[in-house]
Amino acid sequence: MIYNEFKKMVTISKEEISEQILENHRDSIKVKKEKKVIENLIKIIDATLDICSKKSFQAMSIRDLSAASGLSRGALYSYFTSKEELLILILSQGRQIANQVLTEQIAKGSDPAEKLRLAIKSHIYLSEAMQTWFYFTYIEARNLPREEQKRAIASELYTEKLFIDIIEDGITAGIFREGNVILAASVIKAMLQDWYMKRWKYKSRKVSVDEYADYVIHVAESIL
Amino acid sequence: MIYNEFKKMVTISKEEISEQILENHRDSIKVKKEKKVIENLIKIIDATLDICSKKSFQAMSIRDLSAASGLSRGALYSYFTSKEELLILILSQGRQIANQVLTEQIAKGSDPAEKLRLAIKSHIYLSEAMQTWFYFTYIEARNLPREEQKRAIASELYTEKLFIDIIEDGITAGIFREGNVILAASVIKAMLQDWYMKRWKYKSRKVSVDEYADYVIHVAESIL
DNA sequence: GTCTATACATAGATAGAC
DNA sequence: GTCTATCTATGTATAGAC
Repeated sequence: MIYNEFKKMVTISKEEISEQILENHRDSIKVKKEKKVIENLIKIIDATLDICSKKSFQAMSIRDLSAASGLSRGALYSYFTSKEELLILILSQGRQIANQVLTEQIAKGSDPAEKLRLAIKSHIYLSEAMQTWFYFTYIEARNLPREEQKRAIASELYTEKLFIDIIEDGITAGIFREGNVILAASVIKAMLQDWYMKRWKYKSRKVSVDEYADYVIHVAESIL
Repeated sequence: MIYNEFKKMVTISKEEISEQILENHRDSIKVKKEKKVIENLIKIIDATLDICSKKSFQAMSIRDLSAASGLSRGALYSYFTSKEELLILILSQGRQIANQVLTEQIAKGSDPAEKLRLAIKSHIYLSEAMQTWFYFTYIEARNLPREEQKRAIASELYTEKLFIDIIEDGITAGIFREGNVILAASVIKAMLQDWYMKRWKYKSRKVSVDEYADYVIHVAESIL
């Protein structure tokens, strides 16, 4: 699996899922021409993620977003009813893409050892392709309304569960050593998160995506 | 080393360092009675960290802080000249305590293997004793003014350097295997951070500080 | 569909009384 | 030292013109 292939796949999913999102938010979006909506939604989401890689969502004003997206403040409110709804829109879209791609990839593996490698590699590739979104989600998680916060936590635990299941299967199959499965999955997840949260560090140290992924796989295999 | 001893030590450092901080910010603090200042500064800092475990520093209003600390808005401005200065005050105080305690602890180890264990254990204990502060620093790092952001990064890299040095010494001494030292230190750091960033998760899964610390040591020793 | 103008709310900071 | 009252800036959201 090569990173470029992976990135293409993510881009395709993005388009598909944009339409689903549009359906779910039909009430709030006042603009009727579908093409226009998707075009502008992408502008808006990209601009938001871009701004929020530098400051928090809270600190981003609608004025900021207007300037960065090229739409007027008034026009922006044709695409969402409140700033908070924009936040929810972004989160749910990203979550859907991420879960879909990740699950697809893992299914390609035939045994636990291969599934583990695939899960690690595709998670890191995914967070590379959608870095701003992953960063955004991690940082903004606690600023969400209750309901949305629960979804974020559920999503976090779901990803971790993918790893727990793989590890348990591996132990049953006699491929992995016995040990604390939950802690093993937790530390693997911690390593995965470090890639998108500390990208500035790895960039300055010239660590590539592949190098990092291989190292995490190496660590995981050492403890399992 | 027991966690309770450790916690006591941190509390003592807190008092000592409060005085240093007071010196550094003498100009901004209008209140003259030293005792009063320390008393209220602690109230203010604790209240801030408490509020900011639920929302961002930005989202915390001076009105919120006034309510939580028991001081009026006007009185608060006798202890700092701007909200941003309060932020800097908290960060620099915490950083000093953390660096001091950590360095002290590591120095107690006699060989690289022991130093590594001590470094891991004391970092996790430290982040347990000062959890709100560690969380706060991680989350707020990017919302800082340039100068302060540089200090945060320097501090992050300093901690990592502690690990890099220990690992390198260990390799030279033939205790640890050859390998990518920077990546090894990075993933250890990632695991340490997970403890204070995902405390809700470990709490709900009933993972204790000691159990987690032992596991991280286990992982580190597996790869080294 | 998008813009400009503006209403309305909230937050940071200060002045001056106590 | 601390409080109350208040100024000013900034930000969200809407109305109505184009």
